[in-house]
Amino acid sequence: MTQPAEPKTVSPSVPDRLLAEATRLFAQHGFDRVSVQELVEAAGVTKGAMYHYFTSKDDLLFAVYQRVLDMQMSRLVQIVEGGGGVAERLHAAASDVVQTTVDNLDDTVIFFRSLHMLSPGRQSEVRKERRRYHELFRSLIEEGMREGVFHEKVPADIVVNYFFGSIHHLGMWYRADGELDGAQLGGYYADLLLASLRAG
Amino acid sequence: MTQPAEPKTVSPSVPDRLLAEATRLFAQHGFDRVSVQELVEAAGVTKGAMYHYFTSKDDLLFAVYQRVLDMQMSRLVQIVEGGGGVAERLHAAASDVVQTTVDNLDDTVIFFRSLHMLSPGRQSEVRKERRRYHELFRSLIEEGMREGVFHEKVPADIVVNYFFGSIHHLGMWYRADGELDGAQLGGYYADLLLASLRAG
Amino acid sequence: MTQPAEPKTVSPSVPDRLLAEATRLFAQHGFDRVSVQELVEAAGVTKGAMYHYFTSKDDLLFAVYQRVLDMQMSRLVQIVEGGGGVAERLHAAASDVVQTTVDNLDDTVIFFRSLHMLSPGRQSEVRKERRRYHELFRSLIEEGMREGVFHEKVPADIVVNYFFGSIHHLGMWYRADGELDGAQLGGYYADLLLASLRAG
Amino acid sequence: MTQPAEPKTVSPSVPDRLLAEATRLFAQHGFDRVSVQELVEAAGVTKGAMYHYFTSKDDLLFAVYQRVLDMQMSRLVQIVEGGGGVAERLHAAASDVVQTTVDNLDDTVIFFRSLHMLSPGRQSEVRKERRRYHELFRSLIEEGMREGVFHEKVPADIVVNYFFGSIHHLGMWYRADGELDGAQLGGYYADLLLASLRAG
DNA sequence: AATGAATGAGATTTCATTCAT
DNA sequence: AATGAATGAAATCTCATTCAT
Repeated sequence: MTQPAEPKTVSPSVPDRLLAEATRLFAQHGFDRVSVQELVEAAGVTKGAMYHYFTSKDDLLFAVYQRVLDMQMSRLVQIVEGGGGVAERLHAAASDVVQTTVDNLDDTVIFFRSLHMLSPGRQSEVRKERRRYHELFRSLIEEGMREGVFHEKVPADIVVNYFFGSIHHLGMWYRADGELDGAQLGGYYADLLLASLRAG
Repeated sequence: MTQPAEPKTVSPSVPDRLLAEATRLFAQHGFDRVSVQELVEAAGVTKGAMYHYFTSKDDLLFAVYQRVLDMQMSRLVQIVEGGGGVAERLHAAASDVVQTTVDNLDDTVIFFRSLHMLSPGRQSEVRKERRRYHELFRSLIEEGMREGVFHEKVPADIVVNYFFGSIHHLGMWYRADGELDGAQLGGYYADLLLASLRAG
Repeated sequence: MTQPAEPKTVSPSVPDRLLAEATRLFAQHGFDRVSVQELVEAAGVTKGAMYHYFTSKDDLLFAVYQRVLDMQMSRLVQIVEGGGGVAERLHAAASDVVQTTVDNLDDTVIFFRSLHMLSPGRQSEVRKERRRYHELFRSLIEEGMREGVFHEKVPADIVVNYFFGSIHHLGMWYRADGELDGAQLGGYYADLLLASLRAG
Repeated sequence: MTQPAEPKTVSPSVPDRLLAEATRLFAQHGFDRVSVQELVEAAGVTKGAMYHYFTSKDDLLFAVYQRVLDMQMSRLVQIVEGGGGVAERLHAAASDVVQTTVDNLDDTVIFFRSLHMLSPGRQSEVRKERRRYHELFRSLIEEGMREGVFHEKVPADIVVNYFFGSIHHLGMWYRADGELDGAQLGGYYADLLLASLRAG
């Protein structure tokens, strides 16, 4: 009658199933083109169940954003605070963001394509968190500039936007089944970034 | 009775008004969030008139794409075929695409955010034309690689995707009323691109 | 400059082309499913031209009805007033109506399927003319009854409805490219009618 | 609190109400002339409710067809498999189909007038079922022919089409408030059919 | 005689959400 | 925790007809 406190194997919970299908469908067809009906059918739950866990369709989209933001931020913090020279850490950070982006391409596609579909309040939340992320990345570049490792011909925030544009764009052309794996691509992108910054 | 041969000022034609409002509204709220009703009201025409000129809402979106594609392509062709060293021409091309992008930011926002909302057949058309554009840009980079002006550590097509990601992203942060004008920004972006390619 | 009074060959006139295409399209898709746009395109004329010759779409449908009514009536009159015994003339009339029906199957399909789509006033006109047609046919049967050639177990007007139901139905199953030609079928139908009426 | 196990009267369910009103309105004005708006107002339900139970307007029409097809088929099977001579059973079948047709005149009117408005796939389904029905009827005639009770001057399938044309046509002239009731009319029609088939 | 741009009403369908159970 | 019937507003698109030329 009672359930074991820690079942060894369970099929994913209702909210998890919804989140997974939402990510897949929103990336594939776009937030506005996915109806709640389709979504719950894909997740194998009922509408009522969905509205039990999420207050709205918008809420589901926001949940996807939170998952991405959390993951990216925690990884970047780890790298920035890790050891090594600034060029080395910037290279690692750039390479890592490429790798995690291609590993979670659906999330990225949603991230940039659907931000304007969140409610204004939640858009602000996401932008604020995103800004913190960019600032952390920028601080790394500024550190290199101060140390004279990087030139200062181009303002650091422009470099950051320049680089993250490239990242953002990955969802539009990178295919996991191609000949290029995430690590290689991360290497190339990090090399391009470092090359464009190197002093001299 | 007779019309002046060259009227100095005319109110824009119905399709032109529709195209202008569509561009503005699609960029601002997203294709799916703009209703035909809103659109025709903004353009000051009736729904019937709209459907007289455009077979569907999708058709309007496609018309926006065609306008952007034509403009970008013709400018690039002019630069590529112009005179000067390869580095010089690449710098000019990169700088120009930044400038025209920020001058037509609405179109750019639509371009990348709404491509998946076009009918599949039209998506193909747009992608094909876009590919031709990228290939022309890439041919310039390859020319520089063959001449030894650019290093070959990173494949040319990856460089192209890297750079156009940055362009694509402009719509997400650049504001015309900021302190940075298009020419300056074009200079920065072109410098970053050239720096990341320079041999040695 | 002037046109010859009797040109040897001309492409059909605008109203004729419209009438021909209307008949074909109304039979194929149903009056309500054929738009004026489709119709004028199929006829190779413009909308304005159509409205020059026909006051409305309904008017076109009515023109189709008039053509059918006129043809059927004139043929029946000729047969009824022709010579021969009553059984012979009824057989000829029955056989002929089958033949002309399968020769003009589109018209028949329209006749029975779209009558309720005519304006009420025109419906009355058609029904009145149709009634005259049925009455003429019935008079032939009644003549045979009076002469004792046909039995009177079933009222003549019921026989008429019975028979014309069969005619009406031809459009739902008869195919011109089948193995049965109109004359054969007319023979069968006339035989069935006569058999069901024969006295004794 | 508890519901009676067998409530004596309940207001018909939403889909039942819709089906009843659809039958009435489609017969009266034609499928294409009845808007969903009119329909749901007549049934006293909302549009949303209608689309909850029926996937389209077409679906409603199909539901009408299914009801008619089921009823006709089950009655015919019962008669064909019943006892008695073949002439007797054919007379009973013919008479019964007249009776049930005039008892459900709306359905019949819809049946023949609107078949071409169903989606192609559903038209096929209906035609297939209708063919099965005709074949059963034909098998009775063929049985009589083999036994020598009926002549073979006219092929059995033509007789079937001939007779069902008459049935089909009932909706165009029979009025329930006239002086002729369904049983009488059924008698007449069955007599005419048998007379036209009788050997000798 | 003929054009074709323009109208405006109305068509079917979709959808996020609510709520009694 | 979960159901699924029901809502009602809004969506895109169609269409017969008119009218200035």
